Amino acid sequence: MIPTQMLKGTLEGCVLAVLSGEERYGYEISQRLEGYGFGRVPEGTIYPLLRRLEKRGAIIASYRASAEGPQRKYYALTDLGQKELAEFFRHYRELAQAVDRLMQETGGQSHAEKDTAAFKGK
Amino acid sequence: MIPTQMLKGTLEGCVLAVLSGEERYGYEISQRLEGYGFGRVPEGTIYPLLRRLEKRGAIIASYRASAEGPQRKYYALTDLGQKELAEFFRHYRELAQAVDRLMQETGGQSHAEKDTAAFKGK
DNA sequence: CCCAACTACCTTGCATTACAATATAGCTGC
DNA sequence: GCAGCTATATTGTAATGCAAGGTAGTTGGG
Repeated sequence: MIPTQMLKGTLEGCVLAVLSGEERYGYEISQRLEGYGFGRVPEGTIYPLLRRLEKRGAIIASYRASAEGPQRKYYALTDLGQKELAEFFRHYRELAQAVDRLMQETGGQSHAEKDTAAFKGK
Repeated sequence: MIPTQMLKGTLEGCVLAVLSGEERYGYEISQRLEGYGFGRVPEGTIYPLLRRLEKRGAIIASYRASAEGPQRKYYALTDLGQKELAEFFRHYRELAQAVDRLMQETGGQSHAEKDTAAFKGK
């Protein structure tokens, strides 16, 4: 189970990624994230997050009826959302590279197998 | 520059990793992290973090004089710290894999080139 | 001699964000 | 009717990175 603190900041970008290309609703997003391997993402996490994104204009919502339950609120990426998603990818890669380098030197073995030696001891 | 929220949870494990194998002091750790590609890690971040780790027994400190400035407080991993470091590596890999899968499907292109298709559309 | 700049440590308070807990509501099948 | 699933929402709490500010030692320039 991934610790909650490690999801901070990452989860928001991942939600944008899930919305990339297709409109989806909150409950569905939560299920999907679980499918990708982030653990369970509870309602108390996903709905405030979506409201946040909507409020700042990264996504827009539209209600539609459902055959199996209450109304659904579908979200779609805006242009701003697209930009933020690209930003997220850049930042994530930056972080992942830093951790990879660190793991390489400390023997942690990341999942990447490049040899990016950084830092020569003092 | 990596957003501060994205470092949450990760930074702590990375400090443990930096201490793996060799004793180091706060200021040095901060510099080293910058060298690995995490941006600048300010004192207001690093010192409280080290105190936290020390308080719960993941690291132990010992003072030593320095030739170029005030006394230095060197930290070393304890057995608990070793275990926590291993835990961190596991969790980080779990998260990285989830993000990789997500990026694969949404066209974000992670730095890993495996084909781990997850989730078939509804 | 003083002051800037660097090393090196520390603390207080703030902002962000994941999540537990809880509530509401519609649908399905027993 | 009631359990269980779908689906949305809110309130409050905990964790943690960081800005801002403080202390102290050393070194070199003017």
